[in-house]
Amino acid sequence: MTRLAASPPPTRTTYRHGDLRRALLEAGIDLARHGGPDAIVLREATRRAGVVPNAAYRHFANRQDLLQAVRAAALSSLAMAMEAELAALPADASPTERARGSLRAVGTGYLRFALEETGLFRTAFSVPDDVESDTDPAKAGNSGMNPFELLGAALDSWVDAGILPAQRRPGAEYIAWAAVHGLAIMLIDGPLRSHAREQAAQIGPRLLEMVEKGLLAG
Amino acid sequence: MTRLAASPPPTRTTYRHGDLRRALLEAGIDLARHGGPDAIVLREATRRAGVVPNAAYRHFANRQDLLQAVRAAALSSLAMAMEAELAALPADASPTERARGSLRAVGTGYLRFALEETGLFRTAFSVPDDVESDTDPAKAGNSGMNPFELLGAALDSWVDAGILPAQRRPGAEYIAWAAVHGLAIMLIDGPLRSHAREQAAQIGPRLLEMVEKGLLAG
DNA sequence: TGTACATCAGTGAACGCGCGTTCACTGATGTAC
DNA sequence: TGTACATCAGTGAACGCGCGTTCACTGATGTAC
Repeated sequence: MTRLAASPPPTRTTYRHGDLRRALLEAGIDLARHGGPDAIVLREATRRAGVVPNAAYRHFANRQDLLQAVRAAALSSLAMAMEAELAALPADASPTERARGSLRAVGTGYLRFALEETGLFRTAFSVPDDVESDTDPAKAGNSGMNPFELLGAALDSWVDAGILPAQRRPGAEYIAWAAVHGLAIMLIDGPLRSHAREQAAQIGPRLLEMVEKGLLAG
Repeated sequence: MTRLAASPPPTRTTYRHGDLRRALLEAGIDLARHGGPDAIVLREATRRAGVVPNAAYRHFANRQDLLQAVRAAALSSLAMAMEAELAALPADASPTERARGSLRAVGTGYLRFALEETGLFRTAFSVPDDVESDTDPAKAGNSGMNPFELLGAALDSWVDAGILPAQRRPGAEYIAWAAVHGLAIMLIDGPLRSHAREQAAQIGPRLLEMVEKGLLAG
């Protein structure tokens, strides 16, 4: 009785599974969602897919390979969370308002994703890698941009709107990212975790305000 | 040949070890220093102490117990890194300058510790717990304050110096902590890790400047 | 339209790994008388 | 000062765990002729 009641008993009439790669990936995503990167266990993924453990090796080189695929999906989801906030911005805004709103939207989406999809959030950042130079579409949202690129685009719009001097643009993403990422960690692992939602509502905007001011001020 | 050449061959003439608890703790700290929390392996600690694996259970309830002890030591070291920066502040400064300097010192010490003692830094934050209400002296520096309390004291001095309105004081530590913690993560795990030292030198002050401005601005 | 065969997805059985932890023990120490 | 005994630090041997991964296999599919 190790299998959770939640996972449906795998029944299959055909010898071939049909779409095992996708089934394993989705099992992996589900595991990560509930337990973070360490919960991505090859054998459990195959169990959920109703297949023998080593069958996974037809579709993934090894566990690490599956983890990377799940991670890509997590980054893509994060990008979509950001895009959802961006889409909710008022259409009839001045370029300046739009620029400021887009940065806030990116930050808000990031925090929201960290709170609502903590396991996937952890998975996305479980392994160091260079998101900046990574053009893998599996890590992108609907816009074709990955989370880092969405942040970059928001900051570019600040320069275009004339509210961020071009010479202060380089490195700005790391400042903004660091602040928001740090808060995300505080909220899910740190001292704010016990009342994360309320705290996020209070402190999130205050931190984003700080970032805006910090960028604006010469 | 699993033992590393670095660890000295354990020789002992007496049946009793003499100070096994300390030896295990120090082995644990050393393991954490080089490999983070996951590197704290009970059996390896006993090997380094020249003792049979289960001997550890005379001094620690279980692995988790050893980990917590190492973690306390890591927090204490972090506090001391902050205190070292605080001690280096010029003595002949105005209260305002002192206040601003102390917050910067706390942040600088934090970042320096993350870069120089990455394994211990990771260990310190590997487990969620409430540093705020934790008065365990094992987690404090020479001042008797733990890292969180040192940050709080710096912010209190802002209020005392009249540069931070008292009503903006609550929650300020989370803003400041989040920003600096996020940068620390960027530097050791994130996109800045490949040139962490130079990046820290460039971006660290800029981020601390942002925090100061964010707190100051009404 | 039917048959031969290459392809490859999934199977069955088994490994080794190294750990944390438990049990019953033995050896040294220090205290009471 | 010497002896008996309680205390407890360290020993020896063993478990089970559940995983990732490898090997040689079998069953189904689809393509060439």
